[in-house]
This record gives sequence, structure tokens and C-alpha cells, in this order.
Amino acid sequence: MNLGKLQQAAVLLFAQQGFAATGIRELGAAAGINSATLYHYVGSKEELLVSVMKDCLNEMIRSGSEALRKSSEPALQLAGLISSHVGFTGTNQLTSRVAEYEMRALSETNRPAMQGLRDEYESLFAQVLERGTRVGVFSTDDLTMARLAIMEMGTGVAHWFRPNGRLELHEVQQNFVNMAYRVLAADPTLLTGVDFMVAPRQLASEPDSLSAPETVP
Amino acid sequence: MNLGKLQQAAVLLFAQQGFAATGIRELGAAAGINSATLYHYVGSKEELLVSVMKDCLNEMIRSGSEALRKSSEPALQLAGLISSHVGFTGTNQLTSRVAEYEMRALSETNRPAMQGLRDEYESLFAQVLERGTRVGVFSTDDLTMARLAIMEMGTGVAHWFRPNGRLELHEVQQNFVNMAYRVLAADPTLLTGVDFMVAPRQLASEPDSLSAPETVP
Amino acid sequence: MNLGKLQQAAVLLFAQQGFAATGIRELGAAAGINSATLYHYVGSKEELLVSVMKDCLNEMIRSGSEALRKSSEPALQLAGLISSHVGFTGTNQLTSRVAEYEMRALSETNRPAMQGLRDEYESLFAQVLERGTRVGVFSTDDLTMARLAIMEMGTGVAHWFRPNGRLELHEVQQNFVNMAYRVLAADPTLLTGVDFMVAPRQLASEPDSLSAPETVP
Amino acid sequence: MNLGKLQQAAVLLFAQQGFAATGIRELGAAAGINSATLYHYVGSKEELLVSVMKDCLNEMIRSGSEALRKSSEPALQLAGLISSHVGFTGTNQLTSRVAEYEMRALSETNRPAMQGLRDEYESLFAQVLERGTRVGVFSTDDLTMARLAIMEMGTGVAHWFRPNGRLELHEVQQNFVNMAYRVLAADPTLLTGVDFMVAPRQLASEPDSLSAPETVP
DNA sequence: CATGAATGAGTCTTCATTCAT
DNA sequence: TATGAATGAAGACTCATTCAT
Repeated sequence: MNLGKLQQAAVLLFAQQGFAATGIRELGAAAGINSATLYHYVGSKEELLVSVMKDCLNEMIRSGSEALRKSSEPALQLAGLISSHVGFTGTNQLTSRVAEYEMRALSETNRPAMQGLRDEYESLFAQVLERGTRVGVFSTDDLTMARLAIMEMGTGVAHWFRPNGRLELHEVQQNFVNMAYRVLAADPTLLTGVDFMVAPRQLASEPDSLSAPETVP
Repeated sequence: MNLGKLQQAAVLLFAQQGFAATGIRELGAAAGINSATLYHYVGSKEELLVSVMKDCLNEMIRSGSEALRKSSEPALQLAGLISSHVGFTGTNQLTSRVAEYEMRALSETNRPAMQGLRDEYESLFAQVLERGTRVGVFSTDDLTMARLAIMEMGTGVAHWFRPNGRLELHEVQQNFVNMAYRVLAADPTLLTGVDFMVAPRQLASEPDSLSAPETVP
Repeated sequence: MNLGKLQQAAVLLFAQQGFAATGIRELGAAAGINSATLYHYVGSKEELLVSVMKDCLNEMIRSGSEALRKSSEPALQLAGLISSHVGFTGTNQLTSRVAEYEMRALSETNRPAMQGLRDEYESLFAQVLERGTRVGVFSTDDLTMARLAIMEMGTGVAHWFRPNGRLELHEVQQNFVNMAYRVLAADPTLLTGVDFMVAPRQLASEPDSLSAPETVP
Repeated sequence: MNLGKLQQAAVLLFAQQGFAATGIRELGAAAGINSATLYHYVGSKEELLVSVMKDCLNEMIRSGSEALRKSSEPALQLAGLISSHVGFTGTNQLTSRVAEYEMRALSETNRPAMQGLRDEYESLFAQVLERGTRVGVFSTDDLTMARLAIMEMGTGVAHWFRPNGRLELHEVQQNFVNMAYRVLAADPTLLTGVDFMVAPRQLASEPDSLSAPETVP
């Protein structure tokens, strides 16, 4: 037994049923321990959620920041950032879903810190898009809406991507970069010959399952 | 008292805290009635959710279908469909959020029917995109991913749009049509002089609130 | 609508499910009225039970007393009393069952009065048996036990007798008189040519149903 | 704490007030535990009732069957059976009352099984009486009615017998055998010198109380 | 490290009853 | 006479959490 296994069980159940609908005994059962034993690893049900969310958001920020550091060109930075975002979301589908959905389940004690990390992550996109627009490599009617749209569509990957499905994850990453470029009217030839791709890391909290056949044709 | 007011209270709380985390007494208080009185209007907490979701999904299908009937050109149909989708989502932000998020809260008794409506709605997009691709007005690397991305980004409107904010809803609708056209490499001049816009209807379950200043600058 | 129909509905449900397990709305539905209307006929659920029990016990006492008045011979009085008891029980199966079972459901306000009636009724048996024993027409090891046994077996008729079944009610009455005579070692020839039989009256509270085929072969 | 103590508390309350009228908190209080703790020992209120009834009916069948095995003579078998029945009822007054009265409180899930056990028990009496009649040791106008009467009067012992009262339980057993013999016109001398008596066992569910002075003089 | 027993506060739902219409 | 709407109290049951072992 260790915290990782417990987090995996938690993420699986939280993703399926939601934090509020998941009982502590259910969590214990899924992790193969008594519900009381659970309190040896974690102070409370909410703390368990916090530990999952913190790891998740920190890795998102780390991975996104790393992508930004690979180049100083906004267009390439954006490609890296989207590649990171989609890669992470595809690799940690359940965890990232929980981190997004269950923000509202946090008490006032914990929400500000987690929301702060989320804001920090989103600001990575805002910065790149703004610089790219200023420099003239991106062009949109409304930059804010474009940013929100691009992030949202990337996040959606968590809902449908299946490992061992029709598409490899790197194909999905490439494709989403292409779509973002189109939305921003960026020049796709900027990408030729450049390695912007970010290899995603799997979190300890991400369950192994979900290798089922792709549900979306 | 009437069902509408109760639905509004329910949607507000379900959107903020989730179905499972919302108590029956809380619902009653928000609707201005005793929790027991609630059972005069609705058979159970879940039935209340079902009534909201059913109304929501039915109106989405109706509105989307109406949009498709305004033209036989796939490109214009898509514009209408996106206009409908974004308009509906912006007008019924909380209700549509609840309808999306709380599918998992339904019991096996009710989920299939609701999921069926959701699938029916999504198939509207699939049909149009497929026909447009066959006809040659749309061009993508992967049509399925494009479809998912376009739907997802439209759905995201529920998270940030604020009436009386920086943007009018019709501007948002227009902008999302433009972005979708870019993703699909569709010719934007096809839209000039054409009225594809669908005027959204507000559901009885949608709370009046939320006229707050836009949170996203 | 009238009190009688309401009592019938009540007796049917109280006999099947018990007083505590029967709801006021259930009662209304069975009587064909709204549960609120019920309060025009009766002050409360308990008062409804009381009205049923009072009518029942009063008629038992009246019928038993009448039987005693038909003769001054203890042996013949007992025959009349048992005939009355069994006849009443067979004619008002459900009502008498409710009157017996639901004594415990009464509040302290009403129980003493009802228990008083019950005691008064049982004392009819005690008196007759004692006089008969003193006179020498009855003979037992223990008179108290004999009395309890005889009453109990007569009461049991409520559980299995079915009108239109294998046996006519008057046959059952006769048979129980015979059995009681045996238990008391009374001379059966005392009964020849004497009409001790008491014709039972049906209470307003007794439902019409139960004309089903006898369940006990 | 253990199941037995809980069963005792349940039997006491169920016998006094009925299953439906007894609350879960009341049960907990009577057993000296919190109402929630009760669910560590039993799955539901009904399951608690079932456990009591099952134990009771099984022991009745076991004891009755044992009595039958002590002889092959129907007259002696009947004596043993009645002795067993009355002994059991006098020893487990409350439990047997609950087992009889609360059959109707069971849901459709549990009632068939319990009713099956009850039927099995009653058939012991039917078999013996039928064989005895065929052999000619019993004589009645109507065997079915005699059987019902005999069983019912024995069951009535639960209502009035008090340990440490005027009569010892074995006296009651003997007396009821005598009365049954009279009802059936059986020869009492058949019993002389024969030990047909069955020693009753007390169930774990039977409360200790009730050693009060006999209520019926 | 692990757990069975325990509990107060909470869950959704039903209760008997009242009252304006 | 009749009822739909309303409610405080109570129903059975589950909750997250604690603690002695």
C-alpha cells in the first residue's frame, strides 16, 4: 500500500461519480484497504483530493513552462504549449478531469491555492498568445475568445481519447497544434523541421485502466 | 410556487456545487419552500434533475434541427448549428452546464434516455460535417477530432460568457462561427449577406442571475 | 361517502398491514377520497381506529349478553356464548382481528376504555364457566386455562374462515360448541332440541370482500 | 455488544409496539447503542426481524420434529408435539409472538421463505392428526377445525403465561395435552407412564424479563 | 500498519395534520 | 363537502471521522 495506489483509486472513482458522490468506504474498498486505514495515508477525504489536484496542476505548469523554454518564438512556444497540454491531458485523462471538475468541491480553505495554480497555468497561454499577436504571427477577431476556445478544445481530449485507439497520442497532439494554428491564422510552415513536441509524464494518481477501444469513431 | 422556480433554484445550486453535494433542504430553502413541499412538485431529487436535463436537451435538439432546416448548404448549416449551439449555451449557461456535468449522477433508470438525447444532438454536427467534407467545402486532417474540438469549444462558452459583459452574445456566436470555419478551412465569404443566425430561447430552468460583469477580460 | 365506507377501508388496510404501517393517504385512496377530506369524518387516524374498535367490542358484549339471557342454565349459556363468539368472529373477521391486534396501537388516552370493554367481554365467559363448574356441569383440571384455551380457539376463526367455503358458518359455530363441551367434559345431550344459536350481525366496518375459497382444506 | 442482545431488544419492542411502530433509534436505545451502530450488526430493520423469525421457526420445527421421533404412536406423537409447542411458546413468549404477528411486515423478498417455514411447522400437526384419525385413536366431527383449534389454543399461551406464576410450565404443557386429548376424544390412559414431554430451549432472541406475577389468575 | 466498533450529524424521503380556497 | 398546497417532525439509513486494540 502507498499513497499512489490510493490516489489512483480516488481518481478513478472521483472521475466516474464525482467527489461528493464517492464515499470513504468505497475509496477504501477500491484501494483494497479498510476505510479507517485510509486515514493513515491522508488526513481527510478532501485532503486526498487536494493532493491529487496539486500534483496535477504542478505538473501541468512544469510541463507547460518547459515547453515555453524550448524556444523564444511565440508561434513555436504555442505549439509546444498545446503539445504539452494535449499530451498531458491524453496521458492523465482522469486526473486532469478530476482537477478541472472538482475545483468546486474544495472548501474555502483549499480552493484559493488550487485556483491560483490553475490561473497560473492559464496565464502561460495568455502570455504566449499576446506576444504572438503583438509580434504579428497570430491574427484573430478576439484574442480572449480564441484563447478560451483553444484551451477548451484541448481539455476536451480527456473525454474521448483512448490509448491504443485509432490515433496515437502524438498524432492528436500534432493535430491540435494544427487546429490552433488555423484558429489563429498562424503560418503552419513555421513548424517544419522543428521539434516542438513535449513528451508527457504520467502522474502517480492516474489509473492504469482506460486502454479500451476508442469510443468515438 | 411552480415547477419553473424550483428548477431555477435547482440549476443554480447544481451548477455551483454539483447534484450530489446539493441537499434537498438547501433546494427547498433556495426555492423558498419547505423541503417536504418540494415533493409536491417533483417525485425525487433525481426526477428534478431529469426534468431539467430533458427540457434542456430537447430544446438543444429542436434549435439545432431548426438551424439545419434553414439551408441545404452544409457550410451554411454548420454556421446555423454553431450559432444555435453557442447561442443556446450562452443563454442557458447554468442549465446546459448541469445537463452536461450531471449525466453521471443519473441512475441506470434514467441515464440511457438522457444519453440518447445527447447522442442525438451530437449526431447533428456529425451529419453536417460529413456532408460538407464529402462536398468539399470543409477540409481537415481528421474530421472526428475537428468535430469534437468544435463542439467542445462552443460548450466552453457556458464557463465564461456574461450577459452585459464586454461582448454581446451575437458577437460571440459570430466569432465562434468564424473560428470553426478556420478550423475546417471553409470559405468565410460564403457567409456574406446570409442570415444563418439562430435566436436562442431561454429555458424555464435557467436562473435570471449571472448578469455580473464578465469575469474573463 | 360516509363513515361506514371509511371504516371499511380502514379495517381492510389495518388488518392487512397493521395500523402503524398504514398511511393516511393510503386510507384516503382506498376510500376514494383525498387524505384531507378524511378529516371531515374523523378527528385523527387513531380516532378512526377507536371508532372501529368501540363498535366491535360493544357489539361483542351486546351479542354475548343476549346469548346469556336466553337461558339460566350455565351449559346452555356457554353454548350460546360460544355460538355468539364464533358467529361474530366469522362474520366480522377483519374487524375483530383489528380490534384484537391493534389494542397496543392506542395511546394511553384511549387504551384504558377499550381494554375495559375487552375485559368486560371476557368476564362473560369467566362468569359462565365459574357457575357451571360450581353447579357441576363442567369439569376441568384448571378452569382458567380452559377458559383461555376456549376463547383463543374461537378467536382463531378470524384467521381461516371463508364465507362460501367448505363449511357454513353455523356448522363452525356448532362444531366449536362441541369442542368446548369436550374440553369441559360437559354432557352434549344437554344441547339436544335446544336452540342456543345466536345469529351474528355484520358491523358497518366489516369489508365485503373475503368471499374467496377457503384457504384451509 | 452482540447480535443476541440486539435481537432481545428488538423482540421486546416488536412484541410491545409492533415492527412498524418501532423506530430504529428506539431499538438502538434499548440495546444500549447508537442507532448507526446497529447497522454494524444487521443490514436493515427488516433483516433484524428476519433473523429473529428464522431462528424462531427453525427451532420450532426442530423441537417439533424431535418430539415426533420419540414415538411412532400418533397419540404419543401428538402429546409430544403439543408439549413441544406449548413449552416453546411459554419459554419464548415474545419471540414466538413476534414471529406470528409480524409475518405481514415482511417484504415480498422475505415473506415466502418465512411463510414456508411456518407451513412446514404446521404440517407436522396435520400429519400426526391425520394418521391418528386413520388409525382410530382420534375422533372428531371435523379434523381440520380440530387441528386449527388445538394449535391456536397452544399459541395463546404466549399471551398469558408468566414464569414464576401460579403454574409451572410443565403443568401447562400437561394440561394442554389433556385438553387436546379431550377435543380429539383420545384415551388419556395411553399417556400413563410414558414420558412424552419435550424440554424447551430458550432462544437467544428471547428477552429475560417477563418474570412478573401472572396477570391472569 | 491495520481494523472493527462506534457515533453525531447528516442524507433523502414520508409522516399525520392544517388550512385557505 | 372537498382538496391542493404546505409543513415540522420523524422515518430509515449513510456519512466522514475517531479510537482502542
